[in-house]
Formats: sequence, C-alpha cells, structure tokens
Amino acid sequence: MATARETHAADKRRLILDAAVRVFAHRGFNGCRVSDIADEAGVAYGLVYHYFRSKDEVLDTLFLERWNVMLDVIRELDGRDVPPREKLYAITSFIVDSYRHDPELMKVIIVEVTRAANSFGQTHLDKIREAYALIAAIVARAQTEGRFKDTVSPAFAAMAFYGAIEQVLTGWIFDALPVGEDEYEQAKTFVVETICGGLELVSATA
Amino acid sequence: MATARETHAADKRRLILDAAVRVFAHRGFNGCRVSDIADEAGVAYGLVYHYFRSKDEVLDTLFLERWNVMLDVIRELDGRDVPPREKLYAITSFIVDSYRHDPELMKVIIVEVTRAANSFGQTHLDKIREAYALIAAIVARAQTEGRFKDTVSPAFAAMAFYGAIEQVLTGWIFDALPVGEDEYEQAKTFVVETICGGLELVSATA
DNA sequence: GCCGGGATTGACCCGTCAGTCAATCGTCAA
DNA sequence: TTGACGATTGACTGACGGGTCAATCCCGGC
Repeated sequence: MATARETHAADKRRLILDAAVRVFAHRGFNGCRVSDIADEAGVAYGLVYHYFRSKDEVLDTLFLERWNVMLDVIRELDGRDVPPREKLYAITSFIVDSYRHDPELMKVIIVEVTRAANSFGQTHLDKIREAYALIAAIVARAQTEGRFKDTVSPAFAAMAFYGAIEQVLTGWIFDALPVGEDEYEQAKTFVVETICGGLELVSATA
Repeated sequence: MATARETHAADKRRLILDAAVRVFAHRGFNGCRVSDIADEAGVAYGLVYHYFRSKDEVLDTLFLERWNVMLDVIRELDGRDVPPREKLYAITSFIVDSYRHDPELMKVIIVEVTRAANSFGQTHLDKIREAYALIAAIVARAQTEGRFKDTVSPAFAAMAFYGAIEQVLTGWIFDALPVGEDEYEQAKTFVVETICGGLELVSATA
C-alpha cells in the first residue's frame, strides 16, 4: 500500500520528468541547464539529483519509458493474425497518435536521442535496433506468406517504413508540413499506402 | 592568380574543415572541444579562430558546402526531361554516393544538423526545406503528367522519400544495417522501388 | 510529543571550454 | 634587404553549468 508520502514522492519524480520534456523540447538537451528543469518543475535544484543520478539519466528515462511502450505494442501486434498492411498501419497509428498526444515528448525522442545514441553508449541503440528487428520480422513473415514482394530485404524495408514515419513527424516538428487533426489521419493512411504499395505484390493491388 | 601563400592558407582552412568532420563524427559536435579539432588538424588552437568566427561556423560551413551541392544536383535534375522515377533514383544515388565517398561528413550532417532542430536545424531550416520543396515539385509535376497517383500530397511524398533515404544512412551509421558496396547499390534501387511502387499509378506496373 | 529517515532546499565548488590576444613567423613586393 | 602584413601560435580568461553536500523540513510510527 502506497503511503501518502510515497505517492507524493512519485508525483515529484513525474513532475520533474514532465518538466524535462518541456525544457528539452524547447531548448534542446545540450542547450538547457539542470536548473531550468528544476525551475520549470517548481522544485529545488538538488531534488533533480535526488531522483536521477545525472542529467543524462533524465533523458534516458524519458526515452525508455516511451520506447518500451512502443516495443510492447509492436510485439503484441506481431502475434495477431491480421494482414501485414494492418500491422504496419497500427504501428504508424500508434506513433502518430503518440505525437498527437504529446508532441514535445516525441520531439525530444526523435531529435535528442539519435544524437545521444552517439555519446550515451549502446543502451539506446540496442533498444532502437529491437524496434527495427520487430518491424523487419513482420515484413519477413509477410514475404513468406506471399503477401509482400521478396525482392527487398526485410531490414531495408523496416528502415524505409520507419524512416518515412519519422520524417513526417520531423516535418511537423520543424514546420515543414502542416499540422492538424486531418493531417494526422491523412499521414497514417498515406505512409502505409506509400510503403505497402511498393512492398505488396502488384497483383494484390491490380 | 593565387600566390603560394594564398594556396597554403586555403589548404590550412581545408585541413581544419576535414579534421572537424572527423572529430564531429567521432565525438559529436557538443562532445568535442575546439582544441580537439586543432589537434586533429595538427594546427594551433587559435588558427581555428583565424579562419572561422566560432565553433558553430565550422559546422555551418561543412553543412552548407555539401547541402548546396545537393540542391544544385536536384535543381539540375528537375529541369531535365526524364521520367520522375529516374529523377528520384538520381537523387538517391547522389546521397548514397555521398555517404560512400565520405561517411563521416554525412554522419555529421544527418546527426548534428538535419536532426538538430533547436541548435542548427533552426539556422538551416530554410535550406533544408528547400530540398523538400524541390523533391515535392518533382512529385507534383509527375502527378500533373499522370505518372504518379495524385491521391497523396507532394509534400508528404517528399518527406517519405527523403525519410526513407536518411533512415537507411542512419542504419549504416549506427550499424543497424550491413555496410558494403553491394548494399549501397542495392539500397538505391530498393528505396526508389519502394517509394515509386507506391507512388506510381498501378497501371504503370501492372 | 518525539525520534528516525527520507524528501527537499539552494549555495557552493570546481572542472571545462569557447573565445581573446599579444607575440612571433614567413612570405612577398618593392 | 627590408618593411608590411597576413598566417600562426598557445597561454590565458571568464563564464558557465553539472554535480555535491550540509542543513532543514516533514511524515509516520511509537
């Protein structure tokens, strides 16, 4: 049973994480100070270090929290008996909805983590690769079942698929694409249509 | 007429730029010191500031040098009277060959500029958007000519296309995809096949 | 009421670096 | 040969910011 104290502590931790999202999104991981996060959270500087070992660990936590949810979603989808195109649509939908729900968090994950992967070591990289592998597995299965062309390696297909989604988000983040409810839904069908139209057997669409 | 002195000066400037590529690629823009660049170039610390106003300007220069070449290539292609698919293939080919020729430079451009909204993306957003716009124009023309489906907005198509390429490069950069001459050529045809297979009218491939 | 310990505070320490600058070197033109 | 000027050097400075820590607060149990 969580005491009021424990609940309160968890709240403070969350408060800091949420503040960090806003600060990282706005000024960038390297462009902000830990004191910015503390100020944004309305909390003393030192408290950040009570809950996290370092500034890096704050970013780590944000990334892992969200990425693990996505991995779970993809894994769950993988098990289902639905057409591959639907699986890819569901993944796209999840990512786009994640953006719709919390654009700042997605901005941080897309913009800061890739660069962090460079310096932070392999932890993130393995997690990211795991997502690619899961998508590749979906493609590979689709090929075995004769639903997708087998002339492209699943690994490449996974990159193209994920890259298309991520670039659309990047477009929204950097104002290179119009933003809005309609655009979000349109983007989902469009990405899947583009990628699958190229991956599926021609006879399937003809 | 360039004197020996002027040539020498130009060489030193290049020396610093090339060294910066290696250092940025290896430790990241934020993770390295200006002295690292000077050391790598075998040059005194202060000389970097003789040729560049700031650390930022070194990265700016590297990015603009390469990006402008790419914009020129795309513009030149746009004018030619060849099928859209060939145009997209040529763009893909240019980018992949850029990576083949200087993977470290491409890593720096992708990791430190293209994906860095807050720091450098902001400065170069217009340049980056210009590339998207040029690609979108190619798609739009293809739609007008009845070669591509007109059910997807050219802007989205441009993002998906560029995103697929960039993600493949990212895969090479972070060892998520196998690297090699065969893979490079394979990647070109694959990206175009994937994207155009989805963008072209079904009747064109059926 | 009173104690133990986790939560919270924020001033401070200290390493790190971007950028400066005064001095020296090397080249060229007259 | 010489003087001017750009190229080159690297020690130095000043700001900045991550992380520490001793003090304080507050809750929950006894």
